[in-house]
Amino acid sequence: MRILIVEDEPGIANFLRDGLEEEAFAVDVAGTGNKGLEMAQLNEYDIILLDWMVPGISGIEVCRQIRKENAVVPIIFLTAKDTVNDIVFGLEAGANDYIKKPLQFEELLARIRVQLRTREGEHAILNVGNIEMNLETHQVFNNSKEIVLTQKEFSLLEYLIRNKGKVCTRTRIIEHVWDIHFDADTSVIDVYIKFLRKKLDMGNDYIHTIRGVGYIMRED
Amino acid sequence: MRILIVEDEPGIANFLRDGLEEEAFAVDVAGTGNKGLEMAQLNEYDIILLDWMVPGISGIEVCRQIRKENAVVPIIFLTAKDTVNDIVFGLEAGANDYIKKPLQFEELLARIRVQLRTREGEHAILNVGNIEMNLETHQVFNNSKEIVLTQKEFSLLEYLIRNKGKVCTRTRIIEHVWDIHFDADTSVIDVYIKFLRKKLDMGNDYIHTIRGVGYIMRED
DNA sequence: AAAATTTTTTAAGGTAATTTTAAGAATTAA
DNA sequence: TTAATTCTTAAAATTACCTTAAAAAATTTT
Repeated sequence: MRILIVEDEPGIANFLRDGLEEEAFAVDVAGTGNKGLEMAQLNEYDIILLDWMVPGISGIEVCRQIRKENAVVPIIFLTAKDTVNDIVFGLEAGANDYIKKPLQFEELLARIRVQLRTREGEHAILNVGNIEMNLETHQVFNNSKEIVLTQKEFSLLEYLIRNKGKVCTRTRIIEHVWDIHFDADTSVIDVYIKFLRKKLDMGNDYIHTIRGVGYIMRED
Repeated sequence: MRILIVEDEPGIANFLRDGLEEEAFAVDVAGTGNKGLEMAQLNEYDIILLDWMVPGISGIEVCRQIRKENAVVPIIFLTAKDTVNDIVFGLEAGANDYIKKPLQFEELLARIRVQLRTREGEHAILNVGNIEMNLETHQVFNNSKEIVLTQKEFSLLEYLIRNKGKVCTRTRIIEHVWDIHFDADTSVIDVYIKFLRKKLDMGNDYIHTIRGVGYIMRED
């Protein structure tokens, strides 16, 4: 899952990035409103965290602009203010939720999960066939037998399962899992698909190759 | 262990916080019913202390709401009232226990231990493999041989054992054990993991490292 | 109040695991 | 058959963790 953080304070931004990367998100950080808006327009994020008091264009304005062009991406705003008025104002500008500073990471994570859930109707447990992923405990099971995956393997598997039944193009995979947004002359995806197929002992049963396009995860 | 105190009188709240922190709990305080409800909904607490007479939403209402969404978290209510009716009323609203003001800290602590015990079907003694923690006496044994741990070591071990079988991310550890909620550019977790591994002479048998994520405690 | 002790935190170099690169082999489609 | 694409493997590069020692902070003793 790909997330954009618009936040100028490096302390908070780094805290969020580290924590979210541990939770297997692909994280981008923008330090100004303008930069954040630009990144939101150019990339497809699964969720956006937006500080209300960033330099450059105000958070509210960034939110309005994003919402004008993208009706679905969930936006959570971070605010030091907490008067009812400010919150209403923020929600009216198109935000889906808000969280007050100082931030409690688990609270934020709970709110993020709520947004992703309502949008996608899923639980903290994803599965295909006999493969089960628990996003909270970071565990993967194949026929109830635990499989230890590295961070990148986990992240790739999550992306494929979340999109099961749909083709995942190489470009989308490299963007959502590796967070690379330019021409990537790399075979890293092939290698990781190989890792997953091997570790999960699934041959080509789950991850099917679509030549010239990418991969697709199928139940059967 | 993470605890939420919903209490408006600063004197009592501080008294409780200090005492519970000495017992190695990570403590959050909410001064109003609304705030308390919100925090309870967004965070995972191991136990909640709820004053019956807080400003904002009443304690009873807070309790009902929390219980509606979370069937397991133990709730102990603090009350100046002590008629049978009030107590019944409170327990019917979903509380697990009550304690009368003025508070005796030892009594409160005992009731907290009872709740944590009954909730998890365990004694005041936690264990993994041959390692045993006695929460009341603050002692740790490895194969019946006592191991002396410092406060932080004890607290970290407790968190890991209570979450055994689940991955504890670095961010979660730093929040639950150190109560730090911002970017922590620190290697203090690594060092304490090392301390525990050394003192408990367990090599990597119990505490497994999950690179890029955190640690997990396993029985075998 | 100062000194001694213990606990906690910081910092830095070494080490091991993960991630990426790269190149030849195998497969597929035209 | 040829050209393009993917698979497979191994090695290089990078990153995160481990380990150690010492500094800083907190606590206890003198």
